[in-house]
Amino acid sequence: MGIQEIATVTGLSKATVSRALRGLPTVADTTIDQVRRVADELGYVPSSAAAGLATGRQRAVGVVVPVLDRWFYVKALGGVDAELRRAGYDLVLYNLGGPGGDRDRAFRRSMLRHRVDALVLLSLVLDATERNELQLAEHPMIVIGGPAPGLRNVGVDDVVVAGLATGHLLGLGHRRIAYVGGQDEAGMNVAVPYRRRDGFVDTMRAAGNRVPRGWLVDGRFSFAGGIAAGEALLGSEVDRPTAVFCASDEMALGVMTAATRLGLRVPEDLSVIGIDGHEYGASVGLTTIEQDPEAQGRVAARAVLAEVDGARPRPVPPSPARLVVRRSTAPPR
Amino acid sequence: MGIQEIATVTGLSKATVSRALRGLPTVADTTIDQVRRVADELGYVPSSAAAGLATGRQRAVGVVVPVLDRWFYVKALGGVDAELRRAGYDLVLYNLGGPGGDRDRAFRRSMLRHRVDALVLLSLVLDATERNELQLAEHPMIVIGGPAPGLRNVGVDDVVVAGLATGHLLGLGHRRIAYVGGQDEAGMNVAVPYRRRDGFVDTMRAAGNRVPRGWLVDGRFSFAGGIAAGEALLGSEVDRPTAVFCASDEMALGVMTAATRLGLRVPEDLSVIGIDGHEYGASVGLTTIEQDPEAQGRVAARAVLAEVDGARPRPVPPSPARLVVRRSTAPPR
DNA sequence: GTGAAAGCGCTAACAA
DNA sequence: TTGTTAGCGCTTTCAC
Repeated sequence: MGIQEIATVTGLSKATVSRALRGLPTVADTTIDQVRRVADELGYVPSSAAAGLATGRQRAVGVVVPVLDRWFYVKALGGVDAELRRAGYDLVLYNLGGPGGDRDRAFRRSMLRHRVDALVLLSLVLDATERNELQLAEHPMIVIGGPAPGLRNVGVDDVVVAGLATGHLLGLGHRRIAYVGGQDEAGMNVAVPYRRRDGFVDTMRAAGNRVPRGWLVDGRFSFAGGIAAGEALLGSEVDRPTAVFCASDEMALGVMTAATRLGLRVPEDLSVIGIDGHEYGASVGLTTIEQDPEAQGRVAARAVLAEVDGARPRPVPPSPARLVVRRSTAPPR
Repeated sequence: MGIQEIATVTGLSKATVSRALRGLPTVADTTIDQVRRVADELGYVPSSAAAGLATGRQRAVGVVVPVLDRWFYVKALGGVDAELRRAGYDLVLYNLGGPGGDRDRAFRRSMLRHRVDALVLLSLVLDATERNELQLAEHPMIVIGGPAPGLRNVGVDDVVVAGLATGHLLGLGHRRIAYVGGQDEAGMNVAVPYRRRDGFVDTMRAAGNRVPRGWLVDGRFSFAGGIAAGEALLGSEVDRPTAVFCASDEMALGVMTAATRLGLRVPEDLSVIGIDGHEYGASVGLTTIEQDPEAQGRVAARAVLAEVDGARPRPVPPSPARLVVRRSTAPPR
């Protein structure tokens, strides 16, 4: 049940069958038809391993995610996938698995085995060792989200985006603004949270506001983390911020939930703004800086595929993001 | 930069190098050390294609998802992934991409190319053609969620689970209960929604309650869909249900949001119960039937890996699910 | 438009 | 414990 059987049945050579199966132009149309028919009858299944060995191309792209269950990663993954499918490429998923997964082994063991022709990294900053190891494999690489020293990068400018959000709150008249972001999660080495925090702090300072240390809170980029952060921030009546800027919508939803639970009304008692454009946010009136991770995924996939096809890597312009004002932000009382 | 170079440098044969690299017991420890060292120095990267060709094993498993951005699929995918990583297998993701993606091509073109040793299908029911095509590839297969004619299946018993939820509401004294589920989404051929609806209807009828047609609503298994369903169901003051059973937590969260927006209090004016155990639900007090898709993913992965290793496929017992009562359900007024 | 032959990089008998 | 020899199933020159 290989190409050979088809050759035998049709009386053609393996070479011609191979060409016919791929629809190469140097093959007679009648031959192509015949080969295809016989292949179907025989239930022929091509072997990508054999093809890969012969050509050196696997027609597969690896996608590396820090963890799976975050809105942004899932959306971006979907975008990469859509583009790969269009191009007839398979997608190999490398999930570093957050805290639990031993990142090292994941990197060495699988990603380097020439199983893929290119790599798309989600929000990851590689250290020197990792870069060296990946370099060995010599495939095209690109990073989605977050700056990437030495690598191409697609995504929004996080500092700018954070400034935008902060500026919106300042423009409404808020001065007492808290930030809910994240830390580098368990060695996942993600730079995004820090860049957004910097954008926030810089914008606040530039406008002449102080940023109390206690108002830079870790929300772990999750809904539950947002709730915890919100409760910490809003629990006491004294010295409560009038607005909270969250580095992701998931955390913003958590803060809104915490606020409601504490009897605060949004936006009358508290303004909340997030980043992302999460569907839930639209439904509950969350003001946000909207971005399109799916589009970013598609762009990234196209970029590496082009490079696989021999194109010279060109830098990708920053992805668009825009302020979407909804019901969760208003002037302070 | 293949195994050959290492052989040349060390003065050993390709065969020994191959064995050493894999740490086979028939190789001298000193040889293993030496080979590993030289391999490192040379920056050797193994070729999974070559190994796959030679052994017929790709050390990769395919996971087929109908769409990517649903809580259940992401969690289950994570579970499968964790187990595969443990076993040193790669995960190839086949996303049917919902309505847009042309399911046929996806099936033929990629999944059958012997790129993977086994397949895990998420919530998919295959039609005869598809089953035949996949059968060609002859790899072990298993389905997570939903019954699978002719295939092994891991997951909760959806009829039972729906009955449990419905029973909880009935037990509280509700009689006017609506159901929010889903349809077969754009040919994705997912059976779960129907099974849960059946469980609901059967339980209602058995308790002597009628189920108006208009109270079986499509919530598209999404948050937004849940909101729409909730608005349709609760919009008019006359003939409003006192409780809603949603076939997923995401929809239940939507219904709760719609209720709040319409000025109804949960649970005073409306009880809501879901299925899943979604993190957001815990935070907002949603009563639910909790299941563990990640565990289901691990079980499924283990099952197919065992089969790849020659084990006889044994049926998997139904996965556990349990009622978690929180604040969203109460007796009707 | 088609065929013959070499080889992609590894593993797996079988010998030694 | 190590080496020799065949392939695994394709693609790809180079001839015809």
